[in-house]
Amino acid sequence: MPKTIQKRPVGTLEEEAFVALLRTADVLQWRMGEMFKEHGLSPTQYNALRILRGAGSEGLTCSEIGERMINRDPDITRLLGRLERRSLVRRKRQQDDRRVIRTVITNAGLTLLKGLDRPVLTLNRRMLGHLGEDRLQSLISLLETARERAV
Amino acid sequence: MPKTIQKRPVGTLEEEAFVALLRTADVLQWRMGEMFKEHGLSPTQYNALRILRGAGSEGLTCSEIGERMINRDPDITRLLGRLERRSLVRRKRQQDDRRVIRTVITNAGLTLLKGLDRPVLTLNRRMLGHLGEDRLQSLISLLETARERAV
DNA sequence: TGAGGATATTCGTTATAACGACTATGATGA
DNA sequence: TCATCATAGTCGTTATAACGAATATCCTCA
Repeated sequence: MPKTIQKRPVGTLEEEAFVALLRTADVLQWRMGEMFKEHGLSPTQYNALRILRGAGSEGLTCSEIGERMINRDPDITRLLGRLERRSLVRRKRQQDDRRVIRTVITNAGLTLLKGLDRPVLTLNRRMLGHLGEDRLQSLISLLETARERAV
Repeated sequence: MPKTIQKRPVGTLEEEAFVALLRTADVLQWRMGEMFKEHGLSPTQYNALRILRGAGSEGLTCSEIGERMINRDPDITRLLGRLERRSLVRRKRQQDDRRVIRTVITNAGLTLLKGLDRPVLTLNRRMLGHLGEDRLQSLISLLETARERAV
């Protein structure tokens, strides 16, 4: 008995899984995005800042950031440009290979992220914590398998 | 031992699941989108056309389409406008309630979709079929649970 | 019957994504 | 050493997404 209006009566199991995956990802990301919005960030911007925080004071090149992003964004330049305009990151050209631009998160960026750590944790727990450890592990494992094979 | 560059060493299990979910959804949707592109459609447009095909000759209102979309798109009007310009859908004002616009898929739209049915099936099977029936069921169930609770 | 409010859709505007072409720099090998 | 190719990043342009405000229609009830 379908509970939601979106439930499709026909289709293969693979298709059902595909739709469920996209739909769930959309709902969860949307919730998270609403929270980010209160702090003036988009999910993409948050993601980039977090990646840069993980990189430390060395910073990262555009390509490295692109590789680590959750959703592939082909135009890191302008994404970083927007963050730089708000002084959340700083860019400098690398000396030994002058093609490369390294981007480093600023103190302002770190502060902004710090204020988001707890809300992110709380929201994640609220959205997924109810599954419990075992089911979370199994969900992660299924997703990783699917992703590896899809590439 | 992290196999992928994106693997994060620290973080809660919920967070790991969240990231895995978004990342996997992105990869799968991207693959599907590449295929759609060869046929001149975006994932969103394909989704809308499929919804309209399911609705038959009665068509659907903008709000109904919006409710059924996989990813919430707040501007159905222009999405349908683009499809109408390409003669893939037709719109007409409902007589008894003149606020309502019903959108119906055209024969051209149906033909386009028909040509996509097999590629979609094949790609879904390639991307997710390897999981097998049991694991697909369990993945679907986990995702549905997560989504219901997230709302 | 008509004022006020609800509903369905559209549209103006701004921000972001997507796609290629382009520039600058570095590496390679005849 | 210099033509050639690869690599890193940028930018012009178009299309789409996001956010509100606006318009048109319908409903309700005094």
